[in-house]
Amino acid sequence: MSGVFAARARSQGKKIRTRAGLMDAAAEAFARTGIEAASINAIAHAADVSNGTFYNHFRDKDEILAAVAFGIARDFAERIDEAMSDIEDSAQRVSFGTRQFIALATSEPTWGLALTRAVWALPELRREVETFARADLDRGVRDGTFRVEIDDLLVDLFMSMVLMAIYLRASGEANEDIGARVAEHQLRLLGVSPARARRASHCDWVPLSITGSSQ
Amino acid sequence: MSGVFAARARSQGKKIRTRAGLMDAAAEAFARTGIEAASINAIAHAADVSNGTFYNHFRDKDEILAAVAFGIARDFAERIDEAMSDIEDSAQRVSFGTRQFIALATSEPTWGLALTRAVWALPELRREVETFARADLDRGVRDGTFRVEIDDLLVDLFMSMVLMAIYLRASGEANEDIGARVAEHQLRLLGVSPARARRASHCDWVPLSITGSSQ
Amino acid sequence: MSGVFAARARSQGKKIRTRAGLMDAAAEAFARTGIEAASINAIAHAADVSNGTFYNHFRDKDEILAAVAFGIARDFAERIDEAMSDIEDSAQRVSFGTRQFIALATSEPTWGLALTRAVWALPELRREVETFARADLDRGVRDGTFRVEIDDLLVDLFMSMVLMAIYLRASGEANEDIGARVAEHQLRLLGVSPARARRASHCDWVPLSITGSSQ
Amino acid sequence: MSGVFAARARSQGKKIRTRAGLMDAAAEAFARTGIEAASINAIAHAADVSNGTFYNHFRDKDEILAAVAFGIARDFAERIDEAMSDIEDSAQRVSFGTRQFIALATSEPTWGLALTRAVWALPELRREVETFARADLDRGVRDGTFRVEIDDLLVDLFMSMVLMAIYLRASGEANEDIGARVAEHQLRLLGVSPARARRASHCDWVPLSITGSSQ
DNA sequence: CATGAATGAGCGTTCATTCAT
DNA sequence: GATGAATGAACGCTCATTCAT
Repeated sequence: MSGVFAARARSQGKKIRTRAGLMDAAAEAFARTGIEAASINAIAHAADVSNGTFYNHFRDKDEILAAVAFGIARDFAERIDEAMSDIEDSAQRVSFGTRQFIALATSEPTWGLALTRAVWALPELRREVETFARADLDRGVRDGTFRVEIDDLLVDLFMSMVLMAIYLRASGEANEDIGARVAEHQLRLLGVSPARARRASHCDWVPLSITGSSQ
Repeated sequence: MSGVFAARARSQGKKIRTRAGLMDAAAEAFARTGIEAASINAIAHAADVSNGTFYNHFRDKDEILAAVAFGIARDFAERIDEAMSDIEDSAQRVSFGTRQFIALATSEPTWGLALTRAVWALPELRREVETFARADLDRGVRDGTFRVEIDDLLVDLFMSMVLMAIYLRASGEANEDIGARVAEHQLRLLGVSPARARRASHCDWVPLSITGSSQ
Repeated sequence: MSGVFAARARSQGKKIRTRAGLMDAAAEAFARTGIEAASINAIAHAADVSNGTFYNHFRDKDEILAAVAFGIARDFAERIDEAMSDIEDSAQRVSFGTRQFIALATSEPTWGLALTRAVWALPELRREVETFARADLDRGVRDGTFRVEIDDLLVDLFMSMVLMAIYLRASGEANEDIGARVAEHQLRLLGVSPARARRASHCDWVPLSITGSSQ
Repeated sequence: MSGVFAARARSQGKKIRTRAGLMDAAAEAFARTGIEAASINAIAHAADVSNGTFYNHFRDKDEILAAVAFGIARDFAERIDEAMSDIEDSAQRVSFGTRQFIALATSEPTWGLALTRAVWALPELRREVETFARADLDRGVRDGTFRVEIDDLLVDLFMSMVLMAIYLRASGEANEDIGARVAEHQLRLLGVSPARARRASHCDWVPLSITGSSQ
């Protein structure tokens, strides 16, 4: 039952471990029942601590939500960033990012779903994640790969496609290749030719593997 | 103060009018506070009936949510369908639909927001709305306007863009022309040339009047 | 267990009876444990209703406190007022009022103690009760019985003596004649000669009898 | 920030200093929020120690309340006693005591308010304070200044007047001269002639300085 | 002694739901 | 069919108290 946060905190002090346990339990609850329906009592219970302990670590649900969501976002961003450090082609970078993001959300559905739920409750989170994606979009425009103007709206639409894909995958409505297909659509939206979009988004790749691997 | 459902039910029997009043109150509550936070007591109170009366018409919140959401979706679909009965060009039909949808959600925020909130709680609702949009997408493929294969995923992505736009508009992050800009992106995604996409999505139009509406 | 409020409400509708039951339970709890320590749960339980019912009648503890305290104060005032309608002498009126007040607080210790506790939490209550007492003080000054200027401070001190007496009586530190003795001290404070003070405050009298008697 | 108890304990061992710090923090909390609302956690935090430390010094809130209240009472008594060591006239002694007591409660509201709040929770405290006042009352009777029998009730009433005055002062309902006015009323209650009561209670005086005090 | 994380009973409050009228 | 008082489980949260460090 110990999740990713707990795994990271295994060698830390007790306070940090308890906190991580709460965050894992919260991520799980947010993913499974949604943010509103996840009660603090249930989170504490799932983390195997008493309800009062929750309040030694977080002021309220908003606070743990932010900690969980930004924690997940940062972790995803770091893992993806690192994995694509040697990719030069902008189209490949963007499609790789999308595919990895969706793959991560799939292989760790708890985190993936929690993230999609949180993104609507925390506008700053959306902007945080978008900032990360935007770097490669801007790069692609500079090197002539993309033929559109990158503005906030475009990035938001870009994001909405990824979120929808995660949702579809998590709800069992889509299968494994959805990442590649979404990436292909995104590239076309960015003005990449259909042929190149297809090529860049369906190339071989290695999905980031399991939990805690980046540590 | 009486909303759209009530207006429609004005000439009907009392039972139907009470039901419509509850639905209007519910739509308003869902839009304003979200689905979870809207209490049945508050809905009944806003509809000027006692809380017990609610249960003479709906088993629980899910039931009224479905009634309200599908009612709104059908209303939107009918109004938009009718308004574009004389548009032949597939690109224009699609962009017109997107723009009208976003405009309706904006000019009638009660219904627009209620719909976007419900769409994540009721997967069937999403499919219902998509079915409606899909007709024009298929038509555009048949007449050669769109150069992509229309599958479930594409329609979902199409939908996700509209939902993101409504969200941005409702949260004050976007201004009036977001509909046209989203439509343009959508057309490009469908394989329409940038020039034509721009033309088709920024042409003159008349936002649907608020006929018999909630205002 | 049914208290005074309930007795008064016996012939009323159910809602009023429930409300009265809660008020009796609250008065009892306030008297026994103090205002802060009296929990809403305990009040509801003592009134033999569920905790939720409390909130159908009162918004919070402050609201029921005010209802109880002003209800008791009005009841005391009315009963005393009526009982001394035929007393003409100002010194006798004042001493009679004090004695009856203390006697009431003693024969109905629940109400008496609740009142003394509430008076510190509700400044308006203190002023309300003092207004009632002040009429006779002013009257005594006008007819020459009292030789002091009646100002707010004097009335507050007058009140503090009664409150202390009720407290002493309720806590078992004083016996029955405390009312007469306090009244005597009060009259001397008002400038009445010791002899007359003694006479006016120790004359025969009939303590107001039992609960609900005024009905 | 360090209060009076801490000042007294400055040269003592660490244990005593910690204890004094807790008492100062408790006095402040009792005064500011009332006894019930002052949480042990908050007291410990204000005293800059961990909550667990509290229990090394006091069993529970009642215990620290008693320690604080009796400590303050003793301090007040000593300071007033000393200040009036050269006053011979009984009327002046009594009025001086009342005025100083009220003035202390006002100039050191932390202690003054804490004391008035504690007096209702700790009957022994009231008797302790009254014992101290009673000496001068008895003396006045012996030397013929007062013409009443001093019994427990009279002393209680005497006390109630002082407490009311402190309450009025602390709640902003009374101004500075309330001490003198209350003293005058008290003297009249004790049988002193109005003229002499006025003279004895309004004479010049020096409010006790805040020696080593909480300021 | 001091620490502070953990505990869990209990608080005030909300709310979906029932049912007698 | 409409009413609305009553219900009680569940919520978020506080706090006195314990105990391993």
